[in-house]
Amino acid sequence: MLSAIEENYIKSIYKLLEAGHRPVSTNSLAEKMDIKAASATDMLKRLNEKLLIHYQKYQGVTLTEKGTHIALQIIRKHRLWEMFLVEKLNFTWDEVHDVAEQLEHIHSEKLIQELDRFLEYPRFDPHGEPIPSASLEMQYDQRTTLVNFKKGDHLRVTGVKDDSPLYLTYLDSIGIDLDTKIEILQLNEYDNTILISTNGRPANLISIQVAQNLIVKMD
Amino acid sequence: MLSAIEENYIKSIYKLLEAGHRPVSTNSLAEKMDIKAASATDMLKRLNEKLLIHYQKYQGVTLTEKGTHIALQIIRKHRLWEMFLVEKLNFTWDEVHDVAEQLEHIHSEKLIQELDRFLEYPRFDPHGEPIPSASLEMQYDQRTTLVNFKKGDHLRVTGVKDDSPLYLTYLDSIGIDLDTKIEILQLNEYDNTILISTNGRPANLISIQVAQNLIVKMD
DNA sequence: ATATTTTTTTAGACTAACCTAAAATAATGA
DNA sequence: TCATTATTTTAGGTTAGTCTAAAAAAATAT
Repeated sequence: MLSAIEENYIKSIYKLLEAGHRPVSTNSLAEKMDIKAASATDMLKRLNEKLLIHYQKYQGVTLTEKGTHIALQIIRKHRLWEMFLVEKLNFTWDEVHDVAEQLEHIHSEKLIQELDRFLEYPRFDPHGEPIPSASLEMQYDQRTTLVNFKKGDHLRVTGVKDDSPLYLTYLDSIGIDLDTKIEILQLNEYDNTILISTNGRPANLISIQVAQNLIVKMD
Repeated sequence: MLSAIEENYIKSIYKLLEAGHRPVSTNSLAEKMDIKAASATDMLKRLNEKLLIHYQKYQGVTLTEKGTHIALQIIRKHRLWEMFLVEKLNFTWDEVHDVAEQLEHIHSEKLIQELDRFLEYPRFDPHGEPIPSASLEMQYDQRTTLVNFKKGDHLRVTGVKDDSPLYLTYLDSIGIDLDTKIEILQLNEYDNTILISTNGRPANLISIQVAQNLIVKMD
């Protein structure tokens, strides 16, 4: 079983990855957690041993599948508790966070299962953030950007998360526009690049940074 | 703010005092907490520094007023959470303890206040144990002395509130000592005297003043 | 009253999670 | 390319909470 501190590292790494840092640097992690980089390095070595993260010195960090699963469960617990505090205990939105930060580390399967039922299976927390589901399979709900799909999936572009001219110009240069059809030809685990074809045209290799900002749906 | 571990020491000391160990020995504390006596000694020194316990080497330990207050707050939280788990989350009596042991260490005044309201101010937990009130002190005194029990109750002496020689000599003269069994035979509304039997021996009539200083527990 | 046993404390060591300072590596830029 | 700067890691130290083994104190028994 993980300590609350280890869980917080996993959660912070997840949030930084989600925000586009890929991989997460030791410094950004240390800054987010308000600790020194040397302390982060220590912990990263240990989490790597436990197979929760991919870490090589000087190369930054990403989460393993197991690590991602744990991160999502912690966020699930956090958001369910926030829901409970606001809906049942008269907390206001700005009051919930500190308490939920403590409650998210309580270990009990049954507790969360029953809390979910008690709250009538909410899908969003009081701030409107989606509540990850208990099982990984149902996580499809969250799958909105290109990075969340797998080899062979046929998708269609429905929007972008970054609307800077730089990004849009780049998309245009590789033939991606709103409504463009995309097929995932290959996922490269090594550098997280993705090989795609657009509207049936020749293959294009895109980086994780580009993929993360491309909102798509199953086609 | 105390760590969960420090809180557990305080709680264990309180429970041992309540069960009649006065003062609590290092060994009994270590045994209850499933740690070695040397570890307990270390912690006792620290809690003594923090003015939560009275401790002198080789002399055992009792709680200060502050320590007692903290112990009761932890027990209050524990029992309120147990109530919540059983009443709202379909936990059975035997399932609640481990989870409540974790929840009792969450720090938030508002959380407990609101949980209490949400549960409609319960006075006993699912096992029938009294839930200490938020505005302590009185709770400790009132729930545990002889005057708060009713006809037919079987009790056992766990301590006294007045340790003057006068009082102790009197108790001795009517056959009351630590660990003496007491049964309440009759409560006289007229003059508040109480008819009791001690260790099954012939009846004794005691005054309200005597009863108020006799700390007992259900037997 | 003294010897034996039990209890408690001290001394020294370990782990997790942090720190600072210095060294190693990577990134930047002239 | 090479020097400078920024990032990351290593080395060594700290605190909380635990441990074992040995010493000290208290309790018990002869």
